[in-house]
Amino acid sequence: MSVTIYDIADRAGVSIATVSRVLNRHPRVSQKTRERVFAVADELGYQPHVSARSLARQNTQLVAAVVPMMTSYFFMEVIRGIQDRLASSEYDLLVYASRSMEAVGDQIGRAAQKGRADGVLICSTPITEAQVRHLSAADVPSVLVDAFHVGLDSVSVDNCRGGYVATKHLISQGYHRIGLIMANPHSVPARDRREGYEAALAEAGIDLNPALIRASADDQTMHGYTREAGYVAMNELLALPEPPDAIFAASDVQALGALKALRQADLHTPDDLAVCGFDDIRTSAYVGLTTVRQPMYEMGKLAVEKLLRRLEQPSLPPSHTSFAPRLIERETTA
Amino acid sequence: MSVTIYDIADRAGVSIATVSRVLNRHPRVSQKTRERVFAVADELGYQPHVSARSLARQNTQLVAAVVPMMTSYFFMEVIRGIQDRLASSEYDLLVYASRSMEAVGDQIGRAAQKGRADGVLICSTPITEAQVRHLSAADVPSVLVDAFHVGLDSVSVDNCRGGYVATKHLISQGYHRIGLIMANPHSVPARDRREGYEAALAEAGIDLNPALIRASADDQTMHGYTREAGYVAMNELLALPEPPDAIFAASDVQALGALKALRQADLHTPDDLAVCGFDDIRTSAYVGLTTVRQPMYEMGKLAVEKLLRRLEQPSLPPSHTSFAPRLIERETTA
DNA sequence: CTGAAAGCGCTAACAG
DNA sequence: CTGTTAGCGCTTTCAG
Repeated sequence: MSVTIYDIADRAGVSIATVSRVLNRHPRVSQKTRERVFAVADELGYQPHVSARSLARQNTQLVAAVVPMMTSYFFMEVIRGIQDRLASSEYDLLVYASRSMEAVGDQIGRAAQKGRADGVLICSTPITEAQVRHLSAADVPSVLVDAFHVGLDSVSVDNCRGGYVATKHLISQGYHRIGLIMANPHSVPARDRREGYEAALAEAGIDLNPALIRASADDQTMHGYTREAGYVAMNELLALPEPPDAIFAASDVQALGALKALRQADLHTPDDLAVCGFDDIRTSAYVGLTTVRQPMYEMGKLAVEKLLRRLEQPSLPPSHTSFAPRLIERETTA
Repeated sequence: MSVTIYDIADRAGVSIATVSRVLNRHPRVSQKTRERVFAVADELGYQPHVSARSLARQNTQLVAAVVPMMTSYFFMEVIRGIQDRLASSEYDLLVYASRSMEAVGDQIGRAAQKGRADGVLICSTPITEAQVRHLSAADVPSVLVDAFHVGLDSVSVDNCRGGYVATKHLISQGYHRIGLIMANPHSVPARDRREGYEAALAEAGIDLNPALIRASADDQTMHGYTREAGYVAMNELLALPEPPDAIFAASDVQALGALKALRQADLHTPDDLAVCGFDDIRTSAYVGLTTVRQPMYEMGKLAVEKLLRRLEQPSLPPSHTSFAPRLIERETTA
């Protein structure tokens, strides 16, 4: 069919072993044969066959990333970080994105199949014990992003602290009736952010008012991190006999939805009501939304870093990194 | 090391050929042995080794997508379409994203390496003849997205028509001094949009005024499709002795930048100046930007469709699909 | 420094 | 219906 090392060997009058050595920059080859082999190789337009090499070497030069949907800015940025770090390595990237949070399990299975990838990055998925067992059985190194498990490397952001910082900021600006637009309570990050919110309130001696907390409708695909969910929640809050004077939303997209509701009600930020989001997506800067930034790009980058390290030293104990979120003050809370 | 078909064969008292047949659902196997093999297989937790299978079958079940940077909404959507269509096939996705438009060539090379992927999707890259030869030499089917070459399958949007529609809309709303915020002239889509712009002007009997056309600074990475470029261009246009009364921007991000410049100049759309973009990214709906929508998701989907078809019938003549862009009227041109 | 030969794990004739 | 056997293309001992 197409040109193989046999063809090169023939043509160069050496054995395939020698060709292989030359191609792999093995030191113990005479300058002379090395040159001839290389010459013949690119005269013939030789390309190594990746699968064959994988089989013989017992490694694919592939890293798989599993994310629930490509749709969101968060995952985009994480993947960008992954991609950038991978670019300066010898690995290529396999992306497993599902349509729903539920299909993620299957994707992990595929990504971790034997001979598929050398390592797996798993993003924003509360991983089950069964899956962890599966991963270690398949013996494929993996690191968690935006999730946690004692037995695996992980990188995430301190969501609890993020919720705390956001809420505390609102309090320090003089707001007292601070509403919370939650995401789906199944989302661990969302729960953590809520915890921070409650902690800040408690610290300031403000009683928790359950009426001011709105959990997003239980949608299966985005875990409530949608503009619509934020819009609906804000309207509910506005309909209260005593509406909040400020809002902490579990994500920027939800905050954007809330902002829309406010605009329609002809209410203005920050005078009528302050709003603080979470993430710092691109549109946030554009509309001047105060928010808590999580370093998504860096998280992706570090995840790869950890994976690469583990590929080198498989027996390293698992390490967990948590980034500190940063408050970005803009007009909606000025 | 880990369990192979040999282990299953041993344990089930059959040959590896039979195991292989069972696993591949070959019809001519007795019900009985089939069951035993399956039983043993999952008792042992067997997983086929992907590389081995690839080598033997001479196919990878992988499709590679090459895009210049993950950063933009356009590519995100295209990839989402690709991903969704692939989900209902037996293929997994390899993503090659570069940091710059320039590195794309290398990525194509990697993606098209022998034994790497069964097919390649190439996005938004003016492919060179050398690359086309390389692809056909490597004998890997490929389809172009948002680009064109006679010899390859392709799917794109009718950019010229898009520019025409946008400009004509502006004219029909009564605007006469219509400025154009171009992207990098190296970008073929940008040039086509400009062509449409000129055609609409000509048709309406409006003289082309070069002073009203601003090409984006020659940045290497985004081809001028940036908010900053739009911002700068708008300010230049505003500084003209006779500024335009409407703007057609080659992309929504640029239009967003232009909008920012207008806001700072305390000018309002559409009264002081109308703005029309191109793409229909998410933020556009949010800020009420009139724009020309291109069906990115569908383009990705169709590209996969074509690739899959060609994988079945390699000798099919190349086909080119061009989607009609759609004008989305919103507040900036009302 | 170089060659022969034995795999890597699976598929696919070809016999039987 | 099932087993034997020869690869797929490359890597890697082990001799020499």
